[in-house]
Amino acid sequence: MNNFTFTLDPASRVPLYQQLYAAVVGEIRAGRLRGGERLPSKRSLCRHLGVSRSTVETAYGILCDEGYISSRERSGYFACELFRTPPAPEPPPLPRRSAEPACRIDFSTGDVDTSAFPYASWARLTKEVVYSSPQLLQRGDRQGDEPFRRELCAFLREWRGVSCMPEQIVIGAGVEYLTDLLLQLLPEDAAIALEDPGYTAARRLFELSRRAFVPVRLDAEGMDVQALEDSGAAVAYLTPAHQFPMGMTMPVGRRTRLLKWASEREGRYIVEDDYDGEFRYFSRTIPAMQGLDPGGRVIYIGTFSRSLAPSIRVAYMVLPPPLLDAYLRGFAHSSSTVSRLEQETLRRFIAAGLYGRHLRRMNNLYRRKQALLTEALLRLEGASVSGADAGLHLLLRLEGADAVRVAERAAEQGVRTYPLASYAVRAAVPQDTLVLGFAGLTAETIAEGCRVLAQALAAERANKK
Amino acid sequence: MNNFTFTLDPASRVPLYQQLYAAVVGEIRAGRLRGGERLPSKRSLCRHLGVSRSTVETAYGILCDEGYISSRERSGYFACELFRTPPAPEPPPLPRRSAEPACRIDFSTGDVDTSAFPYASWARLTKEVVYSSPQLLQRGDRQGDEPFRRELCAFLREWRGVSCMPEQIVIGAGVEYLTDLLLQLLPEDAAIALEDPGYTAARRLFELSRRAFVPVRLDAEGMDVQALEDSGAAVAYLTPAHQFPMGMTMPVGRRTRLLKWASEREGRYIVEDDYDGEFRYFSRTIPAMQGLDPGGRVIYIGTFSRSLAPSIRVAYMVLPPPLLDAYLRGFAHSSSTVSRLEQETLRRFIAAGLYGRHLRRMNNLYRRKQALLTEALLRLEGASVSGADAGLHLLLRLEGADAVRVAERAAEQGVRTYPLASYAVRAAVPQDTLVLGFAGLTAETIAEGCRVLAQALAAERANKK
DNA sequence: GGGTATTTGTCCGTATGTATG
DNA sequence: TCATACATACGGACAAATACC
Repeated sequence: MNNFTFTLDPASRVPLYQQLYAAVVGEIRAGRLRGGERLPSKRSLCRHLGVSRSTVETAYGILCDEGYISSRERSGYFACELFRTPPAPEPPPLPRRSAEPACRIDFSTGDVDTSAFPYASWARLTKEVVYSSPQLLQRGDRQGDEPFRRELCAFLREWRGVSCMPEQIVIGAGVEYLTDLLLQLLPEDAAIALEDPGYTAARRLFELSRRAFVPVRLDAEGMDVQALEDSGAAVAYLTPAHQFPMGMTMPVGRRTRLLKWASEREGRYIVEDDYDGEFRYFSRTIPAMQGLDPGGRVIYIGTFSRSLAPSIRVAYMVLPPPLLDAYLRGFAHSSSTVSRLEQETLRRFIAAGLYGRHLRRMNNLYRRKQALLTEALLRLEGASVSGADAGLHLLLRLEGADAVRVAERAAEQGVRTYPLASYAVRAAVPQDTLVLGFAGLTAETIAEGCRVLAQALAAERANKK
Repeated sequence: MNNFTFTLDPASRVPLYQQLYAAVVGEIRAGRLRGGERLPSKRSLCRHLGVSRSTVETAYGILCDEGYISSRERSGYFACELFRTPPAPEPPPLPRRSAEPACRIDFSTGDVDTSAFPYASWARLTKEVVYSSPQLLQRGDRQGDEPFRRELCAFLREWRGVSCMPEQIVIGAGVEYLTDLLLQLLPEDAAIALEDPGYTAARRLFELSRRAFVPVRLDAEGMDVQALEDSGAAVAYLTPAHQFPMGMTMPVGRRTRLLKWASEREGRYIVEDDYDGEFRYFSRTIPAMQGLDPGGRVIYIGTFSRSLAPSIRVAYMVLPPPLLDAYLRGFAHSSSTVSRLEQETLRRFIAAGLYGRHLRRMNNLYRRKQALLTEALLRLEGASVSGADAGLHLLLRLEGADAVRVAERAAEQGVRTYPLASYAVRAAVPQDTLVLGFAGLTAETIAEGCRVLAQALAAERANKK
């Protein structure tokens, strides 16, 4: 029989039975108490430790429950056999995120201005929603709650010219999540055409999913239809409202040509990523491509993350009937990835007209930022601006300058900019052009950023001569 | 030159320019106005329609923006060429969800009691969080916010014996989402061993992801190690705290043997699905397998959906260093799938001790339900109950009765139960056993459900003789 | 062919009703 | 409540393109 050598500390905050439990576990796991060995009887142990029998009894009970020891009636407690696992060869150091260089001002295309977030309404609505119905705590529809989808459907019709039934909408935690889901609905062998230059994050997503994708070149109106045809792709991923990164809006003629392309063969689809579609500065927002499509070949994808706040992870996808069918057959089980409380909050937010109001407000706010930035940029030597009619970024062309070098010089001063070339895969793009997002900046940081950019440009120009 | 025949309605709520816009779009899309044809000049049209020039100007401007028409300076507006797409062959009727048969009482294993949801604290915290920091609206860490992970880490250590660093935790919108993510981190060709009988939803997930999976038989302690070894699988998906559906808790001896199995070859892993681990009725909760593992071979997965509310979509996963490495390299970009506001709400909820309190409360509540149900069931003829020490379901054995037929008879009376056999793939399981979840039921529905079950059992027994 | 009148797109100032804060 | 800003609608001024003589 094993003789325990440890003692318990009655003054400790930790209950005695837990101390005893931990001690026995330690003995067993250290190998000092082997499988099959008999433990001290409850009586002898409680005498030895100077505690009551029930303390030992509780500890032994837990040890039994967990399988460290087992009792043989009227005979004693015996340790169970454990298997030792060698510790991992070396505790590999946790990989550190690479520290980004200090960056004061970032012309990132992904940032969003949240200063005008409707705190008061949001706080009120979230609170109301918690109390509104106990049903909202229960598991909901994987597609998203029906009332929310109805509201969203009406909103999309009015604001984006999307024509659909609530049944076609799928709600999910972010565009990435929905795109991933969509990939599972599309034919497995369908190659996907991406705009080149195009959205880097989408490309990464397709890479990760081990999907075949083909970069397809653009012309002034958007994706080149002949090149698309030649690529052999079955699915085209497009940003018609405000092409990323070139910034052009696809005219209706090109839209209808692409729709015709899609309708010409079974299994062809167009993914319309309307990431920016709510923002347009010199005319009404342009209706989505989805609304032009009588053939059910367009998947429309949008999100609240850019219009409300990036941390709100709600995106939506409108499936044409054949894909909806595939979805309902294979994926309609399990739960939505979005909290129903959040869905209901958003539903009320839209229904009360607060979302429309917020969008108008953000449109004005961004229009001013865009104007400010454009004005400042046009003072640069040889500069021209394009793609600025809509969306949250624009293109700055610096006639004859090397955009990468200018960006590097600006980065040294803590101002981050993005050469157009970094978004291209195979396409030849102007080497003197930068992509500048302005949503996350203020009047001050825009001004300061442009000053630094001017210096960088001047230095680069001087150096070149 | 085209002569427009439509008129505008100045009394309408819709603005004149929009009426005009819609009319022109209609002309073009209907083909009455062909590509290249000239539109009426602004002046002649405004005279003809009896509106001001700027009205026409606004409409033409929008048509230009969208690419329906283009202007030749001081010469006129001309329609652009559109391509016609044939409408989808037939508007396929939207597939209807099959209506479930009326069900008054459901012994589902997935339900949760939300009657004790901490409405007041939750409402207060969510509201506070909205106002707490503007930073919370911005894009966050894809893994989940660091403060939240720290808090969760401490909680998991204390409550579940999970030993990890906050860096190892990944937050995601539900266990399904995280499992899917995990599959992408595991070696592509690794076959996955599933408990048989086991969790049906997990099986479906692996099927959808086109992963090779092998059902592996259980014995009284859990997954059969020899069978696992023979299966050739590299990854074992386990529910050690309360096996689903059998309900046994895996003793430490088996845990260590499985850990030894995992450590014996490079690339072997154990997925510990701790879906139920918070609930244990006759002793403390049993520490997770993850805490026993010195070798970094266990992925621990848990969720708030069962402990707080199913509609709250927050789950967590603890990655061992090698997988964390893969995650950071490939997936650390983009955003989390969980709203940061919700993460911060949960963080405060845990930090304030409210979550611990809630878990204790739910434990008591479920213990009472379990006792009620067990007591009622044991009054049935030839009944025995097992797997009831923990979790939210138990097994009811009805000596010699056909569980499927009993379930059918009960279903006719609106009481849904789940034959054990429905969870098995290849394993031979008792045909006289039902799986009963009790979390979603009340004292009344438990009583009523058992009454119906008794009738169904009696009827089945009578019929058999 | 060249001059002129007319038509045309473009740009701009303004008025009114309404939504917003 | 009131000031502001915006959407809608109106019409004048201008210069380039076109048609006509």
